[in-house]
Amino acid sequence: MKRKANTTPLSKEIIIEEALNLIAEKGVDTFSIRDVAKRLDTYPTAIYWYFKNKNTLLGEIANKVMSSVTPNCSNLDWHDWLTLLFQNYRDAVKHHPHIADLIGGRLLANAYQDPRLLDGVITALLEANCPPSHIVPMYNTVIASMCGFVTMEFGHLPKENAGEWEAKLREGAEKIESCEYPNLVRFLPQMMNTSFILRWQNGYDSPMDESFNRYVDVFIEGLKRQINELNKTP
Amino acid sequence: MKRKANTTPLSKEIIIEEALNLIAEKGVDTFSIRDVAKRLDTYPTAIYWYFKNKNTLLGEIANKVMSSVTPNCSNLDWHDWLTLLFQNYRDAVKHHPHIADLIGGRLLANAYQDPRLLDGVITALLEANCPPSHIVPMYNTVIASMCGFVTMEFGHLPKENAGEWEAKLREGAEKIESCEYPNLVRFLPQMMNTSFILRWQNGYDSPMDESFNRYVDVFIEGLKRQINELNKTP
DNA sequence: ACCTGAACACCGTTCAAGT
DNA sequence: ACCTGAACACCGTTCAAGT
Repeated sequence: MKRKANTTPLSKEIIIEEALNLIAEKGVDTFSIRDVAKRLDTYPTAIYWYFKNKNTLLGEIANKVMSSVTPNCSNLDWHDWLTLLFQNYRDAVKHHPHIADLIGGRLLANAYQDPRLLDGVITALLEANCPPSHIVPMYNTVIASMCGFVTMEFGHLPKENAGEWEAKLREGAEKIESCEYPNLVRFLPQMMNTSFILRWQNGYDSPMDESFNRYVDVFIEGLKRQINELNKTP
Repeated sequence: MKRKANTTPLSKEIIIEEALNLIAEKGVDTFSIRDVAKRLDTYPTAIYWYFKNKNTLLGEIANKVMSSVTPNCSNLDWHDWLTLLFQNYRDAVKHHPHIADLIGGRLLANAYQDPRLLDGVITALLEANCPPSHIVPMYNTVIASMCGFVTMEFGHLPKENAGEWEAKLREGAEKIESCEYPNLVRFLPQMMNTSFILRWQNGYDSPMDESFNRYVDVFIEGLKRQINELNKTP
């Protein structure tokens, strides 16, 4: 991974690649320009010749990760295309550890470089028979849904000793009175480490495949139904 | 807002309140323990008597914001309860500028203090006739959907001069060829600043009410349908 | 054009010391 | 118990200078 001194010149691509490595190793919180420079055997300030500041570097990293997301097969049904889009997005985040925090918040600002995503979503909605007057809110619904689950599944969990966090959650679970919250107590055992708010591992260590599939189904079904409704009452 | 020196003692509550003020003013990126100490006329290290580090402070801030989210009226239909939950969540984020980045990623780790949210969601799902064997994935679907749209709507946009960003987006929009992306070009005008990826203002400056309502409808409809399906094929 | 090198104004956090 | 104060090991970023 390490650039041989005085052989390869720097480039945006090399910097981004090394930045992704560092984020994967240590997380986005502790990621620093100085570290990426160190790894590339150069000076922190050299990075500034390629990126005007840390934020734009992070933005281009997000773009890089997003580059594989939009499906380019056009022989798909609209709902298969959307399902594949959602899965591609999840895979992209999954294959770049600790990247989730960045994407959910910054995609909206930086993925514009690729019109294929926007055009693909709109085309899918039109094929689904969405009335043109409702394309914009529906488009927003799709983008938000694409990011929502994945941002949480792979999002930041406290990285202090995982065992400590597990203990804290289990202890909290014990304290819940079954007379006060009978429904919660009934499902608590099977929710431990499999449900949001009750997990001590995130999606990288303990994937939520079944939940994600359910989520996608709910979304696609809701989209169909809602478009049906919209066509009934113009 | 400023604590009078040597009159009020410090407390968790006071620190959290001032931290929320600072985040609202300057954003979560530049929020620092040293700044909140300065505002409270005390030393940075005094904060560490109340919070073991910056991350736990941020966690408790997130908890504070979440404290108003779970509806406590129990005379609601399950879908009205869920709709209200979604709206409460959006309102909470909306009323605490720049807090969105924090919540989406950290709620999952810190909201556990309040079993009412978990119990409420499970109870709503049971009332909706969700089969017990599918409660966990459905619960995850609900939580992810609650956070998804709002995290993006109020999420971080580049804070460099907004005008500059607008210009950049408009320029990019001009370049899109209508022969290559006819559907996108058709809707582009109405999408500018109203759609994810094509906005230069976030939800605080330009709310996405219509899209959010559509999103909630899609989700609730999808939930109904999916539960129907699950009950057909056990 | 591309990188070096020093410098500035910040950080979070630890630790010892005060009251 | 609660706060002061100094110190440490970091940051991002600017600017002038080198090649």
